[in-house]
Amino acid sequence: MDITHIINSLNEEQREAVVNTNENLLILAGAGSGKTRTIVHRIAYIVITGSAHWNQILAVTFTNKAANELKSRVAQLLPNQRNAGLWTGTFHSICHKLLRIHSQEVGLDGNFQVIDTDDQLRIIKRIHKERSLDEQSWPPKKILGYINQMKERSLRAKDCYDDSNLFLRTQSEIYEAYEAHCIANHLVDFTELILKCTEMLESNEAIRWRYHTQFKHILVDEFQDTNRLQYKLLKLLSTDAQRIVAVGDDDQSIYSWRGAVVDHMFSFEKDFPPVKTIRLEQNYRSTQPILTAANQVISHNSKRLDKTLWTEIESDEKLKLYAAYNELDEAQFICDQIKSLQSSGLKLDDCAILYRSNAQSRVFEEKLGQEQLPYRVYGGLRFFERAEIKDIIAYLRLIANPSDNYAFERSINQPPRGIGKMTFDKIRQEALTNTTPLLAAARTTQITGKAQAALEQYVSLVSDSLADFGQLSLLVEHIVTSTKMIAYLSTQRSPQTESKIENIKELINAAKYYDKYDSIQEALNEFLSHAVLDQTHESEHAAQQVQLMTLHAAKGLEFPVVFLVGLEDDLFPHKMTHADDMQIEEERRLCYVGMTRAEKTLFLSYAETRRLYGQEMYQRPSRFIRELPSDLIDNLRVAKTTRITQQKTTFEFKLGQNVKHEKFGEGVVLNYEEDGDNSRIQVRFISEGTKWLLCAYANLSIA
DNA sequence: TCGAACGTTCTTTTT
DNA sequence: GAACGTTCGA
Repeated sequence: MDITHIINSLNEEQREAVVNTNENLLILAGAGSGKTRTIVHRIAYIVITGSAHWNQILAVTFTNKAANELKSRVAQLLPNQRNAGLWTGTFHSICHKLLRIHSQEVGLDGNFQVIDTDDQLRIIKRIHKERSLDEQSWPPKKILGYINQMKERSLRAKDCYDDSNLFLRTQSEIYEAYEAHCIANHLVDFTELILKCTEMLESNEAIRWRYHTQFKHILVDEFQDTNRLQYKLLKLLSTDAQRIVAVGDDDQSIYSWRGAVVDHMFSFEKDFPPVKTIRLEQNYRSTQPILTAANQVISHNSKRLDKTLWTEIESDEKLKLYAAYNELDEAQFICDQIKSLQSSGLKLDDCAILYRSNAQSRVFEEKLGQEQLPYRVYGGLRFFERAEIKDIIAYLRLIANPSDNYAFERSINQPPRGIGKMTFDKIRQEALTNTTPLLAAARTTQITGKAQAALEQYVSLVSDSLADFGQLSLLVEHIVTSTKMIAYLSTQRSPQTESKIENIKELINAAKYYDKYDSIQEALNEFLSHAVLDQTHESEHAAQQVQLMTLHAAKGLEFPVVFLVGLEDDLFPHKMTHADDMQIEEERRLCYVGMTRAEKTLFLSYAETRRLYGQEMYQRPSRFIRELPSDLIDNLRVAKTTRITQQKTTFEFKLGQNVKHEKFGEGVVLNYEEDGDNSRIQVRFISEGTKWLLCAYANLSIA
């Protein structure tokens, strides 16, 4: 047995993390310290030394994409092994797998379907309608947040009933109704997948024992982003006989808004003894200046585990900071830089543009398009979240699970086939009196006139026997043709029509990957859960494309050249986070994540003015810019200052400058008009509103 | 029953 | 500015 190729290329700490199977390990892995590599090598080491078989290893990753990468890298390392048995995936997909296996034991319908946040909201809005609750007083999104939070704390509706006031009582009653809806429609939301699994393992000793004996090794990546329910699941799955490895970096914890609890990195030692802590502090990715700057920024955070990243990669290339006039100038600047880098031999896919929020991608997409630079946007409205795709998915969901009233509601008149509110209300009444699902009610409801034929056709379409098709892609194609979906879209003369049709063709294509299943029922269920759980839908991507994504989506990736854009207060850090120090620290970690994606070159940019919510806004540079070490920064353009002569003094300002006026108090400079002695300056005062002032008499001073 | 036109509200990140 | 919901006329 030759293990040299598995351990030779590792540094001392990495090697210990790979070969130590005597203790549980907490690996504090800094950015670019070879974290994934260590996990991959450890799995290979476990298998090749005979410590466990593939199916006795459980490796939890943060995204499904990471899981796929893990698998293929292990395969590269051990080319002659079949690693199909390896359990990898997100907490959600692993729990989904467990629930499919044990659906009977947990009382779930075998064809239960997974729903996303959007579907959850629909259910809550439906409940609002049933109870005539207005969405102002009980905002669906808030209620949804409450329900998810309760579930993450393992609290069922019955544990939450609270009638201390009207709001709390209504909220807990909606939770109860929501639970009932999910059960009746055989629907399972994201958190429910995990909650159900923890309940199953808690209450069913036989199942618990089965997995305790099966899994000899558990590895958890991105451990800093586990929430309390996921942590509980880990505790339930683990025993003294196993080895569990948690890998994480507290400085890269950027999901607390989703319930992630960094403190799990502190409690791990207590809950999973005996624990050996290993620090991976050598960074193999970034140059010294980039790393020093990133370290400097993150050092402004108060609550950190002690860890110092270092690198051997010397460079005299400083970080570059660009102050753009506005968001268009920012995009133009980046295009120019990319072009010049390209002409010196850089590949487009080595460049990444990273931004705080998805909406920011638009300007870059437009500019890159104009400049004929190919690009690819990751995330955003993801493939399976697009309306036209969800419409077809609704048909599929209803076929898989005839109890799904939400799928029925979405598909019955999409595309419009003459079944309106009247008909739908009749069906719902019928369903209510007979306590059957809507689809069953649609078969028995008496309908007359035009709607009758349309309804019959619809019902027969979604009642078609699955077996008739044999292959999933044929079924999808059948739905598309018999609903005349494409013809309908073509009549809509919206600019997105073409891409919608493309998407539908792509969906049929995606279904083809499931044609190999023996049973179409199984293929359908797998396809549908893939559509919800695994948003990494890789449409074939040409290599040479600039990469665009949010900072969150960039976690775990690296690029030779990174553009970190929109570094403006209110945008990044986002204005929703300003009031709360903890949240500002999370924004700072996000900034740290962004900076440490860069290998060689890091551009930072901000715009002095920006169109936001349809309005021109004057922006202040982000506080993170002030936290950078100035000796490592090249200023490519300093904000343009203008000098005006007032009665007594000369006054120098830039747009967005905070100023003070003797009478009107403090304000901010919005605009300036050059016109000799009549030059004017526009200022928005805090208490007096916006005013134009003659420069000569303005008598402003810097606030 | 349908779609155009209007008004309203909300704008963070994702499994 | 966009996405959503509502209203109104055909």
